Amino acid sequence: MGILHPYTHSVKKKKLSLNDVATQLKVSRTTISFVLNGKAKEHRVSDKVVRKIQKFVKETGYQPNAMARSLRTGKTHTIGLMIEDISNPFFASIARLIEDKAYQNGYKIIYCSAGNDPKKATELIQMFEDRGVDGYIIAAPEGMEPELKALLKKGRPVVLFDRFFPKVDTDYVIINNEESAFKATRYYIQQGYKKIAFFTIPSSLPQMKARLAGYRAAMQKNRFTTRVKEIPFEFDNKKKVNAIAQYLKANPDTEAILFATNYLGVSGLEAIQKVGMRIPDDVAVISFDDHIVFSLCKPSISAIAQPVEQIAEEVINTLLSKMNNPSHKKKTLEIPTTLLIRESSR
Amino acid sequence: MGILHPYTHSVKKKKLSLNDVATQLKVSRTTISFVLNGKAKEHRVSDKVVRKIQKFVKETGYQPNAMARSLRTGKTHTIGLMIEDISNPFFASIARLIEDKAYQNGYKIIYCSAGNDPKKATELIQMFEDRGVDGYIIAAPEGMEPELKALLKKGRPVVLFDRFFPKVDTDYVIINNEESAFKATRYYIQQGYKKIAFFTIPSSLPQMKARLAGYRAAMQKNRFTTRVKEIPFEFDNKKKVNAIAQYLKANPDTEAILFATNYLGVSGLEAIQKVGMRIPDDVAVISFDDHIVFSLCKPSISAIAQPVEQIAEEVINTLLSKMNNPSHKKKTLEIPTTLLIRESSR
DNA sequence: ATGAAAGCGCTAACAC
DNA sequence: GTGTTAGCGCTTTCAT
Repeated sequence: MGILHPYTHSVKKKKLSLNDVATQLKVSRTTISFVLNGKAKEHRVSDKVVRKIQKFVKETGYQPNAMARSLRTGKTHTIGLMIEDISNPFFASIARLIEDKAYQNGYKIIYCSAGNDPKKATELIQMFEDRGVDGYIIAAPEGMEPELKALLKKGRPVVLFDRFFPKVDTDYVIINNEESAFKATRYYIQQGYKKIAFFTIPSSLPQMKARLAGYRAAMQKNRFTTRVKEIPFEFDNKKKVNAIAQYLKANPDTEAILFATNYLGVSGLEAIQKVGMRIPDDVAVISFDDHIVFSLCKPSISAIAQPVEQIAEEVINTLLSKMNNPSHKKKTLEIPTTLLIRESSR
Repeated sequence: MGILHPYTHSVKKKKLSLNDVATQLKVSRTTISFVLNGKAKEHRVSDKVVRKIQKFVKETGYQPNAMARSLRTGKTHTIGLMIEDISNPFFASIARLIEDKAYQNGYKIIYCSAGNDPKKATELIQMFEDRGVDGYIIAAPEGMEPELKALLKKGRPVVLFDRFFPKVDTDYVIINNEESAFKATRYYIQQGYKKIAFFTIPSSLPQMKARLAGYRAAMQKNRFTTRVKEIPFEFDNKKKVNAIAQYLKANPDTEAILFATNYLGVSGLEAIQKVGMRIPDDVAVISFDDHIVFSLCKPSISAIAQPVEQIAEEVINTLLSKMNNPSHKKKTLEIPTTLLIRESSR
């Protein structure tokens, strides 16, 4: 009597194993392994045998079992990519670029969104560990120092981006946040604006602190009063819109706004619309991170654009070097942004 | 004399293995395995031993090696997710939702963007095979029928979404493309528009053909001349904008446009702006797939919104059932969309 | 030049 | 109830 099986309609063809190949070819597994791993020369395998093996492999489409190989070598050719939210276009583009570049180098990406939740982030790192990823690319939430340090202690190659931690000694790629915020604020001031508000999230993340610091520095240099409004990160879009709208109603004299992230900018646009202010006549707008919305809006919105391609490129190159190059030197990069002046701020 | 080692600054702590635990606890590996896999009862392991093992595991943080386990069981608790482009917000939101849901069920996602390239898609499927994913979620490019069939023949659980193939007999989740396009076109016609253009991509993908068919049906029902313009898929945004602008210049009498995808809609907005037409006075606009741009634009743009959460939910539930439920019945779902009328079409 | 054999860490059928 | 053991498929050292 047969046992019921989930896939009775289609039996799993048993995949060819190294053993099968060896039997059919009457060659030892060792030799095949050498040939397949490009060590034929090194081990002086005869050309005849090499050709025979290659022909067979090509015809049958034999592929070594990646799991067995990983178990043996400890390498998976997989990179763990942890970001805040894949549905944020900034992270999505970076992820896409990193994926492509990694793929070209024979690496696959396992990606995960950690939100702003250090607990989930920790679990994800554990997951990456379980899956034996060869390297880590991380845009970490707050409070991840201990986990990152633990990772480094275990000798894992880690590259941080978007945000770094002063106390975590590893490679990173970030932008010049403070200077970017400073320049945007200074630009406002040069245009004659005085009542410049800064919308941000309550965050101890260094990149957010740097942006705030840049804004503060520019304002204080001109002895202007700073106007900082924090919008809780966990708010959904509607709540963010309301919070921003409320501020604008309470402070109708606001002449210009600098948003610290693209999603705040997007919510901000909705809020400005909601309270009936006009851009740029009633209030000027600049947002961190460019976003397709900003260039298509009427009026178009000025933005501090991050060089996404360059960031992705540097991140993956640094990680590849770190993983494969024994003499890799720690590389910490701070890339400049571009202030794109559009219609919303003139 | 020591050998130079990539990570001399931090020796990899060797992870605890089942053997180590067994030795230290003076219990056999089998027993530990049983306890860890919830088969303690089944094999009548004594409570004393169970507690001892659990305590030890908790204290040391022992985690079974996922690779070894996978090698042995053939299960990886990983799902392969193949989409067109993770930087398209439609796919990005779906990916995020699927990721969350999978994670809650103990599954991880390996995701990959295949573009519109069947060759890359084939390679990615091979990669998924190598990595031994337990299930597949695929929004496949054109010409993937043979690979999908091969996958099914091997008994792999596959769920398609966004697009399906009539000749590929598997579960899928799509939207009612034809009806959605029909309704949008009919809406235009009811508003009194006659010269309604349809912008699409040259594609034999069923969902694109269905959208075109819906538009055609509505037009022909009213004996209106169809105006179909195909924009090559591989064009970058600038080229798309130019192609659309060119059409509009050549056909300035166009009264209304239906865009077959969100990225065409986004490029279209830029093109309309470029040729100096005003929305909705000169030309009305509706686009397939909602996009944050559409709700924030001035004027806001009408859209055929896909129920993203529902799609993601159905996709992952179907796959989980297919993977774990022997009596799973094939499930093919066609979910209705919502026509969001905004300022661009009244 | 080629092959035998020892694991990598785990699961589960089978003994005791 | 608990332990012994045979692999899963591969890489690599060592012997021939």
